[in-house]
Amino acid sequence: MRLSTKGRYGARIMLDLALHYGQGPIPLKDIAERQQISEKYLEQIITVLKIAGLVKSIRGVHGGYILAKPPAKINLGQIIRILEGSIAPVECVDEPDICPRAEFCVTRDVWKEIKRAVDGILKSISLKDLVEREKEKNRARI
Amino acid sequence: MRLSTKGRYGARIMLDLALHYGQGPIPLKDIAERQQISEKYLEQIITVLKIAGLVKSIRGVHGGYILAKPPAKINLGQIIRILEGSIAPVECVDEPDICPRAEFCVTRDVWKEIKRAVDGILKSISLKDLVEREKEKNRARI
DNA sequence: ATAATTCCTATAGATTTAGTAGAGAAAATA
DNA sequence: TATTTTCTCTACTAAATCTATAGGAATTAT
Repeated sequence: MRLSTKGRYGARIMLDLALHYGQGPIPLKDIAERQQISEKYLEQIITVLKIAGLVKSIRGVHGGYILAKPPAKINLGQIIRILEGSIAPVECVDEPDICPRAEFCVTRDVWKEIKRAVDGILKSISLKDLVEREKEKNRARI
Repeated sequence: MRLSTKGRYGARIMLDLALHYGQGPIPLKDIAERQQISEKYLEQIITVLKIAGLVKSIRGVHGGYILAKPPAKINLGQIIRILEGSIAPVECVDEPDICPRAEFCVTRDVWKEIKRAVDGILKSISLKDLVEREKEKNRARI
């Protein structure tokens, strides 16, 4: 039931961009330094987010990345789904056809409940919420 | 965020044993056939459950496995934790020391929320509950 | 021109997953 | 006691996934 580094880092990248929203493009180098993640690896992750339309890029000097929408319009569910694929704990939840017992399977019902719960939490938390939490929690450090 | 086959199969094995609770030892061969899982692989999984004290084994002819406790006293949380390790979506939830930012990290707070939710669901569902669901759902097939 | 950036493609070691294989040990039963 | 049925234990392995690293091409501001 682990999230890979893509999902984890992705969430942190997006929060970082949200914290600097309105300050123009943020170069990957800065994010990498603040988040202590290899720039090259970040690049791969943010490319996926870009293709999905959650961030925009500006090339060249003074370039970087910005959120494609205001922080309130992006939630964690979108980010995680893009980077990790479905959040269902087992494949048959989304694709019942892969298993002949899907229709009758009570364990599958449990996995569905879990998916619904996780989905609900992730959808309910926007980047704006995270920014507010961050400011509240770490007032002294910012 | 996927469960491995160990957790999935483990849940099905335990449900199978719960459905036959009170009928004496159930040989692995039978479970393997009903659940369509390789007997040899099942063996590895059930061994872990045995070491953890959730099932007992009886050797020899008419041997097999039985639940070590009544179905009402075993919940899915125990089964999954034994087979998959912690259900936390990221390691830092359980072991904050591995990450220097753990204390201030708002994304970690989200992962904690998710863990709590999943944990709650799994703990709340006992094998007895699953047996009842199975009987209700598949009355015609049993 | 130069420097700072993103963009694109390829590679690769480590770990995990999902099994397979085979011989050994215990118990029931004929 | 010989046989059969079952669990027990140890080892192996192919494939996939994870977690990056590397290098150069393209773009833009100054």
